[in-house]
Amino acid sequence: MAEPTNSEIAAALDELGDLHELDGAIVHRIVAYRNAAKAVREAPVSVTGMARQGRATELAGIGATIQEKVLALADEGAIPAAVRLRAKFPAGLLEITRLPGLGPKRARRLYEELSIDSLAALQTAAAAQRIRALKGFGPRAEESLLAAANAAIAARCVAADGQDGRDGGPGRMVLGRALAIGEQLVAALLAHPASERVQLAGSARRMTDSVKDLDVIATAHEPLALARAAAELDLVESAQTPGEAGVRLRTHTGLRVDMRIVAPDQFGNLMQHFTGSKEHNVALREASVRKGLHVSEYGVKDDATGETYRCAREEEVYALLGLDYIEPELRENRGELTAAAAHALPSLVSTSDLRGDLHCHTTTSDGTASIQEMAIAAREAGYEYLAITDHSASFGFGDEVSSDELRAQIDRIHALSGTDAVAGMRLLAGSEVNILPDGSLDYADEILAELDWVVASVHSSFQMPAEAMTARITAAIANPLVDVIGHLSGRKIERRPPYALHFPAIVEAAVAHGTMLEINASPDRRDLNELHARAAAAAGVGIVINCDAHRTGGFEVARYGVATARRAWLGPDAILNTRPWVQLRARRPRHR
DNA sequence: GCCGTTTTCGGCCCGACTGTTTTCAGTCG
Repeated sequence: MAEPTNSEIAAALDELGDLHELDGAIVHRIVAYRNAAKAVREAPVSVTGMARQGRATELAGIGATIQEKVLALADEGAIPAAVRLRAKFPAGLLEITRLPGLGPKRARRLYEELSIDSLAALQTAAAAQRIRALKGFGPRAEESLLAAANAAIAARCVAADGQDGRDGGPGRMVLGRALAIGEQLVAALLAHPASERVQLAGSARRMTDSVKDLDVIATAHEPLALARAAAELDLVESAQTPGEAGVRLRTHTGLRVDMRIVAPDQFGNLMQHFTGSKEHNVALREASVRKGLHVSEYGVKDDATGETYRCAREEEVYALLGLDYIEPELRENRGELTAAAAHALPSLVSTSDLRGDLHCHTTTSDGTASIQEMAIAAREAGYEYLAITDHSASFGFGDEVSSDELRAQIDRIHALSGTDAVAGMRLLAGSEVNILPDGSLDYADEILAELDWVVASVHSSFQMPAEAMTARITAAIANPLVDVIGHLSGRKIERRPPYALHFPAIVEAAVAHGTMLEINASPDRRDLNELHARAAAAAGVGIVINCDAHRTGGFEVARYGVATARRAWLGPDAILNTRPWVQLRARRPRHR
């Protein structure tokens, strides 16, 4: 049997947490399993491998007990405790527990007292009004449980039809779309005379891949007037009753917005609280309690003085706790608190550090603009150099570029490079070459050798097993004419999962051959993801951030690639296209 | 079940909301 992957171990630990929750274990034990699952899911190396060396306990949240359970999963195919608990509770019970408003305690009582062990059984019991007779339940609870059960069953039918239920869960919006709405909202509110400060908080501020909703924090000299104005904005579909403390909105795109208005001297506290993440805040508060400080959205209470300190600025919150300011992108409880206490936080890359872009398309393949137009757009976006990397000979969408066409394209690019026609922009003749299923590329080495820049990407046969896909990509990495692998995992956020791949083997090959890995900045991709980018850079792989622009406006997405790099803890040194082209050129694998 | 500037036991974030209850447990973010 193959060794369990990190995501398989994480799923097993999450399940064990769920089962212990049903079994009535104390909440801290359940939280411990959830924390361990997160640690495993985010670990950059094989946790099974670590456990075999007795080193899984080096991961925060994993102790000797869970390490043993990982080994049991690897050696026996199951965790004994999970097998025992699965036999104790019907499978449908977990589904009931996940209904909104119903936790493990009340779900278990429904099971024990009314034998409710499935959504269908819950529907029947609620319809027959048997639930309201239970102590602690009433007609209102019965009503809302019936509605929740109906909704869950309807959602299940929709998912079965393939209309919804994609990975990432229902109702999440890709950050690019959400930020477009959120930034418009913030600008409109800032323009209103009643407002003072207005800022996005929440996961949008942390620049996560996708968001569930938007959090907006404001101060105002007339709070009620601002809340009312928010409810009246064109992009708002419906609003709850505006109040002094804010208003809840729903936009026409279905995105929920929670707008809070706060006193100026608590703006920092509220921003800190609502920026999250939950994991960051929990860890921050636990560490603070040990110093006698209690952090909430209202202030920092000091046990020693009994006083609650309010902070107008977020920086003050962190300073009170003895921490350096932590950039929002780092607030995921991935080591940032320890680093902030030790004054060892990384200095993160920013959009203005990028000097060039190394992946874009023109009308020669599937782009909408000419070489010249793309060059000028890139210059206006602040770049010094741009690689033109149209698709290759077997793209498959009718935009194939034959070897002869590519030669002509190389001449065109070199003729334009550095001229006034492209505002002095340095243009690099490149290609985005397909990695075919057997690992070969769809241009001959002779022509690849003529190119200034070669991106190699997978665009077909996504369903290969992990071993074959890994061999396919490592074969491309081993070709010294390949400079960088484009959008390594092939994922489309909220639409298509990554294909199966052994990431550590990719990193190993990239280190061995000096091949770079791309963070594709398209907000739908952000591929490498932040965890892979962090692990790859730590192993010494050169990272480049590319826009994959298909039109002149396509360079605006650089911020999403930079955000992924920042969430990966990367500074300008780790990102090779922050360097001048002459330095980057010397770093190409063919020069090793 | 994890963990340690209260260190191998005894803790383990904070507050709001809901529905049910006369003071709170459960759930959620």
